[in-house]
Amino acid sequence: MYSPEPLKGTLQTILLKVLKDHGKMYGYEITQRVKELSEGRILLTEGSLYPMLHRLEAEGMLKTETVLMGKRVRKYYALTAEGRSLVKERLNELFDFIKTISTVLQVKIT
Amino acid sequence: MYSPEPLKGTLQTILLKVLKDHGKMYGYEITQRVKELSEGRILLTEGSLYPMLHRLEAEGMLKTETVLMGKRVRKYYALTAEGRSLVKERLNELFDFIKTISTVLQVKIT
DNA sequence: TCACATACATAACTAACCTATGTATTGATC
DNA sequence: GATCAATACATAGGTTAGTTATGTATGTGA
Repeated sequence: MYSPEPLKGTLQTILLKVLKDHGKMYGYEITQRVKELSEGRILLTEGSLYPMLHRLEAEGMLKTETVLMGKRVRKYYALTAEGRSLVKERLNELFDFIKTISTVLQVKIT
Repeated sequence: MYSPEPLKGTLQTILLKVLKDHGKMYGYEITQRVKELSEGRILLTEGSLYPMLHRLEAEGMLKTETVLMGKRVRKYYALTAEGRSLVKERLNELFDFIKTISTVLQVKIT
């Protein structure tokens, strides 16, 4: 993803949230959706996307389903029950962060 | 500093902004001010604070003045002209980040 | 046929930040 | 007058997130 420092650390939250909103999705589809939602400002790189998906799966937050499209493999990811509660947690954390940082920096949020 | 992931990457912005608002300050004073402003939620550690101050000084964003308080050394940091323009840049970046992430996650900011 | 988009994946590197450690002074409590 | 906490600086070493670079392979439009 692109680099304004604070964006680092939000990757997991972003993935969980788009999966929550759009149901099962495959990796490439996620990159496109995020690009669209952010109007081209957030470009997920494979090097961060796939390791994070694998990690979330290993931790039981995501479940996968592999589908063959012609000869091409597609791996769909969806939230598990645990994953659904993690989304809420991550979103709350991010919301807290935005409130705290806005206070400290006295930035007006419009 | 403490760890809700997104806070990582905001250290430089925080330092620059408190120095902009409060004029010359020394390291320990900064940790206390930030703790106060954040109501105890952001606790800067020396291990991140001092290297960042040194770095900003080396880059010409901060100038220093060492003062002896009795037998104890105090090193005051203040923004240079370059530093002042960097604050604006960093604050704009952070503001953009908050806007972008809010859109993508469809979080309502109050 | 050649380039670009789709689709997965991982190894190696970078950079930020934290933990741990070190030195030393000051002030409060026992 | 000893001991602990707070004040005040600093850096070495480790962790981890994310990037860059690379690899494999299919589908599609010029």
